[in-house]
Amino acid sequence: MTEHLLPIGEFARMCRLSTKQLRHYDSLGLLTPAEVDASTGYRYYSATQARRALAIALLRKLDVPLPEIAEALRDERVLGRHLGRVEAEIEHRRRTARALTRLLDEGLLRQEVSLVQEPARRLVVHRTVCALEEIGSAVGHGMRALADLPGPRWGLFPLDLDASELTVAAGVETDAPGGDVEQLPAGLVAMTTHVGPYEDLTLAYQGLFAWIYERGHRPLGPAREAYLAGPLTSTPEQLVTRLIIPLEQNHE
Amino acid sequence: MTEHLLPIGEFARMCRLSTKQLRHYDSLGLLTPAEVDASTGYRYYSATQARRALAIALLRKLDVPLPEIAEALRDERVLGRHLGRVEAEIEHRRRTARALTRLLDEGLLRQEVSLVQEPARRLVVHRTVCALEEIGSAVGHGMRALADLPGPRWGLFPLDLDASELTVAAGVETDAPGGDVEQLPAGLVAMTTHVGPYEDLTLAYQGLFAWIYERGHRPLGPAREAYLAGPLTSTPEQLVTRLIIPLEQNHE
DNA sequence: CCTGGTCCTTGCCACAGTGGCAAGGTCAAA
DNA sequence: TTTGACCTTGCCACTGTGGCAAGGACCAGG
Repeated sequence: MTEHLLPIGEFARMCRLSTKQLRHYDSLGLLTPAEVDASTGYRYYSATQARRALAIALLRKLDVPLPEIAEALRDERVLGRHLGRVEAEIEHRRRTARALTRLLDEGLLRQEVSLVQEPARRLVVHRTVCALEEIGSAVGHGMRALADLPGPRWGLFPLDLDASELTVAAGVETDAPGGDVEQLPAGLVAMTTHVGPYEDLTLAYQGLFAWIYERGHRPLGPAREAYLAGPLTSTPEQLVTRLIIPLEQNHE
Repeated sequence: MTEHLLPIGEFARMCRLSTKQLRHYDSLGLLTPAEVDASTGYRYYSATQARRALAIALLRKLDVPLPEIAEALRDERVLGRHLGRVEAEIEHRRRTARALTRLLDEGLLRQEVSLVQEPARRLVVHRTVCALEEIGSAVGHGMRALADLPGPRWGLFPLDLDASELTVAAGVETDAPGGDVEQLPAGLVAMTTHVGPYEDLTLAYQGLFAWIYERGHRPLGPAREAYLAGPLTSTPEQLVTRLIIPLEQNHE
């Protein structure tokens, strides 16, 4: 029995793929036609190739990249990798949607910012080195380590968050003299107050930086956060955080 | 006071954008340097442009396309459109993650399929025209309209789900003779049974089509679903649905 | 003034996957 | 044979960014 062979258009309609896609998959070696007429170049597909084609179509609908589809057709377990990516993307979109909602509500970089002289402060600190995503839990962990000290809570963060390792600090302000404390220098700072979840802090920071740079100021040293209403006393929507960026003094 | 102008590199570091990006935004007219040296072509940015640049950087982080950023800088409300898209994407990824999880669990297109002779059936049907996304609720609505009739529940669906308007039918099988009923013709069908939420039905259908096509059969007429365990009696994970595709008889 | 290092310029290629379009050859039914 | 549907290859386009190249500009030190 001679295999029933189908020209590309018919095979494409069967698998709900476009002829362009089939040709593309052929050129990648992902799905080679059962037969190619040597003189005309016409591609002919066997019906038994429908399974492979439909599997490809399905995986493409799930946004699996073509090279990974090739792997997955050999070993389906590699789809786990893609699943991880998709879940990470969901989280990213979720944050994006949050931020957009807030932007629509509050306007684009419209925080009120004030330029004030900060006094020097003395902090008992707990430092952690972590990656960007772990900042929240790193500070939380530091705060728990300092839980029995009285006084206002602070956080210290590097200005450059692009580094792979960030040194963040949780601190408690103290009046007690001497001892193993960190000095926050006095000086000119830009300051804004953020109400809402920590997730939205990047928006507030971006507005703060816009305010600073557009006036020709230059940020300096670590950013400071004062937790005026922290997670122990408030729901995420009620958190109040003061963001403080020290500025260079030689303002022209 | 002469405006303090910054060369592109310095401005780029300020805004955490690459010089390539700034040049690109310039060429799009999205962010034009305050001054361009006519002889050298050097771009110089004013500090006051930092706000706009940081707004662009922020919106890009939120995956807003550049043309839409241009609009949004004029009227922030257009971000609502993007928010809608992001939420739709979240939903899409969520489905994708579900399907991948199931694939990893059950294997790729591995449903058991059987080729059987179906008897003719007589159905009282309720038809609805709807879009692809509304199929679930359309059938649910049809079933509620037929709620007081006894007998097995069926659904009828066009094979081509790409159309913008789909005619779907909810039906109840009946013994009673005569009346306003739909005849399901007897004949050869391919059949598989799916256990789990309706969301995963597309996977089962894809496997069913793979089985059909790879054996040289051709699907015919509307697909039928028999709801062996429906949402009234079962949790989503326990739903049992039989998928039936009638086949053309002239099988070579 | 020269030199070297850093900065800036323009411009092309690449990515991933698909659609669109064009010029031309093939197939099958009438 | 004609006609119309189908097939071929190939190029451009999309989006936004990075990389690389060749070449000019700027600045500080000698």
